[in-house]
Amino acid sequence: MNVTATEENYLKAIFKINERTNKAVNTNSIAALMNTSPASVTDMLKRLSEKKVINYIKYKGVTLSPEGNKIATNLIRRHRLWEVFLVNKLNFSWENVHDIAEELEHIKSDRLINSLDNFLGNPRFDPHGDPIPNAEGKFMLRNQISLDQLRPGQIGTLVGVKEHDSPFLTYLNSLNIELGTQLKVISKIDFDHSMKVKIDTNNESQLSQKICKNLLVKRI
Amino acid sequence: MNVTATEENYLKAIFKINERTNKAVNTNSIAALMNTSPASVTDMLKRLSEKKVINYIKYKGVTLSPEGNKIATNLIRRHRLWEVFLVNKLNFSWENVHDIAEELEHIKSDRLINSLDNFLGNPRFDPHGDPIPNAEGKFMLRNQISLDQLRPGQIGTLVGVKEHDSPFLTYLNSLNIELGTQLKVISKIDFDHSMKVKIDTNNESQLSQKICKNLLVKRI
DNA sequence: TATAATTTTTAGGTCACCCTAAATATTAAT
DNA sequence: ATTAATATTTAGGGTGACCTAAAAATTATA
Ligand SMILES: [Mn+2]
Ligand SMILES: [Mn+2]
Ligand SMILES: [Mn+2]
Ligand SMILES: [Mn+2]
Repeated sequence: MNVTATEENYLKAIFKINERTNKAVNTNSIAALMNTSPASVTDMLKRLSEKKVINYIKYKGVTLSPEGNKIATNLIRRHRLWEVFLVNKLNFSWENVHDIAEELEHIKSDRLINSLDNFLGNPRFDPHGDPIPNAEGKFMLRNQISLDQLRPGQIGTLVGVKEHDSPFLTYLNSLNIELGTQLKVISKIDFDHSMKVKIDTNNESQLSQKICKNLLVKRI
Repeated sequence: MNVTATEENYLKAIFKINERTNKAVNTNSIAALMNTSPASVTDMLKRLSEKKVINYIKYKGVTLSPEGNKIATNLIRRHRLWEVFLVNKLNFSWENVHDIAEELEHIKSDRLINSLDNFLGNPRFDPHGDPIPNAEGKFMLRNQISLDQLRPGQIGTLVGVKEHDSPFLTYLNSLNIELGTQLKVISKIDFDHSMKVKIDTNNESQLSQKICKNLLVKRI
């Protein structure tokens, strides 16, 4: 089934919303995520349904068909591999790769993406710690929790971030927090649920609950 | 000036035809090169003229404005750099890179292309021997002649090919001819202007005039 | 359960990019 | 200089992807 770049983006959006909510995806959430109008979404859902890449029942939300799922996971694979390329080979930093990958992901060539994967050493995670699905669309799972779930005294290694927007990542840069950084919870403030955290063996910083919820760590 | 990917392709086509003919480019030649109808070309020329990237006089053909020239040379720069990437880093061979580069070239990020250029070691020629313009759009010139201009006994090093289509390049592969290969003219047949040519220090092959006109060499 | 609020779809329209057929302008040939 | 051939543009139309406003369906609330 031949889909356009725009259609791929819609499928990816549906995949991501479903990943988060685990239920049929509604029109408005797609519109919100894609910065488009609900009417445009309905328009597109009809086309995607026609192409049999989604299961669509009027007013009842939408899920991906097996073919749609394959297209979406493949797109995510390409997106994340290009992000690795940009960071590891072209020395971009993690807050500057998403928008470019958003374009690169649509280049359609299996050969290209498999060569790229190989060239990069078959990475399993992207620069934000997100798993890169293999050619069959399987994601690698990892036991991870958000930093705010740690109790004082506990230590975690940063393995991922939930939010990917530039300002948040730039803020982490300023705190010297990156993937692999060790974070030790010193204390928690009950009032606003912020935490005092020791970053690697260096400085201590006060992190808001919002920040802590967006930092994914592996307990050690 | 913001141009779409399609508009960029038209500008590149105009640039290439003008490069070959050195005069105002006519509608039909653009249509032929782009596999589209003359009516569609006229349609696009109006848009491009509106955007001031071409100088267009009805019925009189078209030339690039300075801004149009900049867009076209920049596109060619991106195209050729991606081809180098595919060949030098991802181990593609020269007959399989053009179509993919045709998509990659439209990714718009100066930072991306400058990092790529740097990553590749600032190559001055692409895998087909075509010069890669610098960031200012300047092409490197090289004194080269087509193989058919050599006389028996003379030797040339292959520095480029005129045609870029897959079958031609695949044929060259089968003859063990690639960039850098030494070609020594053994004899010329007056009847069909074909040539017997020694390829490096190995075998001799009979090459048709059409092939010889497409091989660009530097005399040594 | 009836009404209000929210969500979703339909209606009708725009814009870029393409098409074919017909009309018009330019260039070549007699 | 006409006429014929060729090149180019105009006319009219289609599709994908968007939009706003209005209508209809669903869900929440009183
Ligand atoms: Mn991303
Ligand atoms: Mn995308
Ligand atoms: Mn090429
Ligand atoms: Mn192109």
